[in-house]
Amino acid sequence: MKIATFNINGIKARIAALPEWLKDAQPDVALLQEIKSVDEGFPRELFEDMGYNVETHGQKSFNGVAILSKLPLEDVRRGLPGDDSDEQARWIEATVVGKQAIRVCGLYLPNGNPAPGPKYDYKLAWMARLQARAEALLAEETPFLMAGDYNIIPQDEDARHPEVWQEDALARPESRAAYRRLVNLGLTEAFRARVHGPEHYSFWDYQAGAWNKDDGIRIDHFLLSPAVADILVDCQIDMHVRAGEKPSDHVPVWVELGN
DNA sequence: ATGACAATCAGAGATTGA
Repeated sequence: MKIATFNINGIKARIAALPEWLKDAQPDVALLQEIKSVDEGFPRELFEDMGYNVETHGQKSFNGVAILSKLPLEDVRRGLPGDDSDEQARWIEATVVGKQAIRVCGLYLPNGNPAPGPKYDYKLAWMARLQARAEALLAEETPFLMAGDYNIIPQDEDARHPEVWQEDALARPESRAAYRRLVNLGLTEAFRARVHGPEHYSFWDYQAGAWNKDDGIRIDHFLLSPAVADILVDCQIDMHVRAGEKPSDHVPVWVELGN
């Protein structure tokens, strides 16, 4: 089973590029971030016609996450638990019913800039809630994965110019420590379980020719629970998508799971 | 450096992103 994550930076703007990538990559499940659309505005028929079940958790103008799945989805949950006053649409989870059931969680973790400040406080608080959700899923021994735009550069090797990012919310020590605490619960970061070394990125800014200079950062990740890590076959970044027509500033990352 | 790009909503330019 192939499961992908892709921050599309607006469904309206990616109305051509997203179906094209789906046809090419053929993921069984696609976790989408930044759909920038309310649920009623999401073109679900387009994807249903391609054989996908569609579940969205949208919001006007900003954020918004979705799950496309060729397999049935059950027990869809919208919103990250732990703060009922949080109105930002950044979390959706559902059980993918395949050969074995897997809880898939799609997330769009807050950017947090400028740091320090209220937006950074919100990022760290959101990460604490994410930690609690992972702990709860581990405690009930549910096979799961959490994938999406984490807005975290885990290590210096995950940026072309790490020195530029040192004080940034994506890389500052508190951000990295929170991410490490999450991984250290016993989760496996899929990409680094398969590929080592520098120059692997999932985001290139639209500005200043970042793509042409390969001035990127790796911020889109898969974290796997132990049972899912056991069946990890591959994890890759679809870097070529960034060179396509009217691309998002992120590219898809995917895992192949087998047994 | 408060900009470069891009997207959204709105119908110009502010806001957000990373």
